[in-house]
Amino acid sequence: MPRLTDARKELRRAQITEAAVRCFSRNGLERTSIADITAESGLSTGSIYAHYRNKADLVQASAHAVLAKRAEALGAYARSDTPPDPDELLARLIAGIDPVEARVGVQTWGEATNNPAIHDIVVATIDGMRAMVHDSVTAWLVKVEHVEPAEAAERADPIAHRVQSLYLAHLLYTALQSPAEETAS
Amino acid sequence: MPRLTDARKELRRAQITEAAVRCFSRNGLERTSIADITAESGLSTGSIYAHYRNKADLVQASAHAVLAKRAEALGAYARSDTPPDPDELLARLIAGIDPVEARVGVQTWGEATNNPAIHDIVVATIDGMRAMVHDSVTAWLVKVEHVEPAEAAERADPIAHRVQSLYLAHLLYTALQSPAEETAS
DNA sequence: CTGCAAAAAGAATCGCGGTTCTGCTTGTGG
DNA sequence: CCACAAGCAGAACCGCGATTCTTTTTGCAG
Repeated sequence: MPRLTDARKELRRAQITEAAVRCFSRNGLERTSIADITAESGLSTGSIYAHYRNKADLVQASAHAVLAKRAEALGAYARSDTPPDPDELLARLIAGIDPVEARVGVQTWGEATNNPAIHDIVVATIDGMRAMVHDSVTAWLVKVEHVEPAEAAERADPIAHRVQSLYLAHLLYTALQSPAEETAS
Repeated sequence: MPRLTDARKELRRAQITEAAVRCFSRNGLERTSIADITAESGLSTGSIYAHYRNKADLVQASAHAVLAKRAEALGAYARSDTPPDPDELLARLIAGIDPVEARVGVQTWGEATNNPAIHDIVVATIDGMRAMVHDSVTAWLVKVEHVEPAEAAERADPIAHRVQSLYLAHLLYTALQSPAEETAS
């Protein structure tokens, strides 16, 4: 089968989504044309369509990449031996925010309000994140505060909700700062 | 000057933005065509362009309308004689959320990340809202908790921030529920 | 009432941007 | 090394949607 080896193919796909994310960050999901991504990635129209069925597909892949990356970083805390307390957890989450991704993230929220595919990705990511925050808080209650596991899971609920909400709001604040740097010619 | 009386003109403009908001809510800012708004409002292309320079202008006006309405409702609490405590304030804010407006609101966040005009509107609204929440919380500290005014303003800071963040997060959650009802044929 | 400029309707225009198509080029498995 | 399918480049196509133009209607001042 004389086609690209799987690894190389993944690389190309990543190259494209990364360029796409940069474009989306400055121009928005809808206002970036395929031509923009072509220019940013150094590839050509045909090449992009060889890797993604259409623009919607590419947007979806990019959104997934951004959100997954963000959620994954969080997972580490939940599994830590010495879980951070809620304030510390929030501080770390906030410290890990990247402005470019924040902008695209917020854009996906808007898109999720009427694009079913994106909606599912966003909801799944947020739910997953909540679960991980919950785990992290529960672990903290048990390991550091020495609360009974059964009670801890319950008490973690409102705390996790607060941490998640404050984090999301901060993501929004971040996205609204930094006035979308221009394209470097 | 034989043209529409000011009151009537305002009415038309409102009729248009209201139709636009409904369209935006279901189809998104960019995916809504002028034709959609034409259909929803019962007016015609020419009529819309008689009231708004272009689509960007209309989007801006609609965004402003939605956000202003939301912020204004909040003002009442800040001026109340018996200010609600923070939890109660948050509960009332959340209770006042309208799903249609929530969707458009979240869409404006995404838009604000790369549309300067919308960005300014959103930031101004959020800042204004924060100020009002702050006032409301300060009033509560002073009038109900009997804290010294000077100290109250300071202590209100983090509380206001939390209330605002939890509110914004809830707006997002609301926008992500309710799967964007279809157009009634 | 009357006239007239503005407003409304709806057709026509025009460009942009997603997708497709046509050949070259290149990587891969044998 | 070879051969050939897949990749890739870039031109061409095509439709949709914002804006504009033309014509008809309408509200307001006198």
